[in-house]
Amino acid sequence: MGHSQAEKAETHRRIVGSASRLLRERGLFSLGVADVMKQVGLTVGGFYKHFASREAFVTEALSSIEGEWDRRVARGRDAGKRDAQILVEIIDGYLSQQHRDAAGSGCMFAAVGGDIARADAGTRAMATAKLSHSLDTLASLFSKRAGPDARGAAIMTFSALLGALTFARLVDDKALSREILACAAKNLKAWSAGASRGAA
Amino acid sequence: MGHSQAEKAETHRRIVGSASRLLRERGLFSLGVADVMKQVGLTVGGFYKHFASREAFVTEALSSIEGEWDRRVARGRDAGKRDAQILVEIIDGYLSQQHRDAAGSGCMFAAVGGDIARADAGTRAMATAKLSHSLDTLASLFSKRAGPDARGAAIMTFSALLGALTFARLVDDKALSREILACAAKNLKAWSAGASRGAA
DNA sequence: TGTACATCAGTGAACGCGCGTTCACTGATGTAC
DNA sequence: TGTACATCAGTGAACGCGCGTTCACTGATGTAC
Repeated sequence: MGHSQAEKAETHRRIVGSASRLLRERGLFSLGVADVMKQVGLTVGGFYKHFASREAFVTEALSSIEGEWDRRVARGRDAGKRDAQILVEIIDGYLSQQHRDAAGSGCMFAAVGGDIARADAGTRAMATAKLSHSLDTLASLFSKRAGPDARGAAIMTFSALLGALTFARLVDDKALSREILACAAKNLKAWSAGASRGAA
Repeated sequence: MGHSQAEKAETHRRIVGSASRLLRERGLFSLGVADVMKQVGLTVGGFYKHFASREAFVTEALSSIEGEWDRRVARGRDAGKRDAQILVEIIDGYLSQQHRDAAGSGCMFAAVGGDIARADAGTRAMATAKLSHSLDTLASLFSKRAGPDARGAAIMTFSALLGALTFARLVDDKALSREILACAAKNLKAWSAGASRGAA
């Protein structure tokens, strides 16, 4: 088996990409190093040619996850959509059954938010920065009308999104799960329309 | 060391009580059987005189956790408080720094909600029933005015509570953590006042 | 262009360790007479 | 009331197992001449 810098970098990317899904599916503490390597067709030993430790690997894998809101906002604005409309699409996407059933490719806070609170300092710092950025993005959708309260509106919105998705995922009952997603989406959209009009 | 039915039951209660805290602090998958027994001054071997397996133990320990909302609502009404006022107190209590810093004695959904989604069928079923009950309790606080939308309001409220507390716990930055709690509480109280007036 | 050597990504067995679970044992208690 | 026996909560060592990590090894590639 040969190797070049480019090949190693490509392997590294494959490991991180695959692992970022597995971590979101199984949680931060239930995913083994051997599983990660097997998933990309490699064996355990090679792991430490890429990462100093399992902890460092977890931090890197999570930090490689890009939120999709930035792109969504940029595209929406390019397409001439109003911020309120973009927000509605974000809410509907986040509280969709697809997102609920695909934790591996979804929001990292919903998938492993609880685990991050118990993770090492590096991981928590990285997650804090990512959360701040997500809140800024969300706040920008409120800023035109809600003004100085845009940040509060962003916090409220993301909290409700995360909580509803968490409940929808943990519940054993498909009907209840759908009800949670639908009720939260409906109330959140109504609220955010009010908030962006300055009613809050 | 002697034993009677009463003594065994008392020991059982001590194990379950202590474990319910440890599970909420460390998560469902990072707490060892030996830790649980050590915490109440016993040794590993005795564990299986009380539980058929670790899984069964987790289900029982979580199911022993009583939500505090029922008592809070009952006491509030006895004291002549209005439902809207009781709701405000629930929100402030849930989003307090004390609750954030005491996961072991707080809401099980905030502490291990993500883990429950990955737990065995028995645990998920138990958690689903507990969540339904909590939503009913919360909905009763909206029912006087929001009428048929009381359940939706309860879902929205609990989602925002859970999400905000999850964010406040994972974040690495004390100021941001306080901001999340304060903003979520403020917006949620304003919203629920509107919702219970029928505005939503 | 061709040859000899160094590099190092990836291999797979081995390491110590802690886990969930089992089991022969103990001794204080409850019960039978 | 007193004695002999059965019960069984709790003990602590042992079990197999999978974990994170290490390491001597491999062989295809990059490099020097």
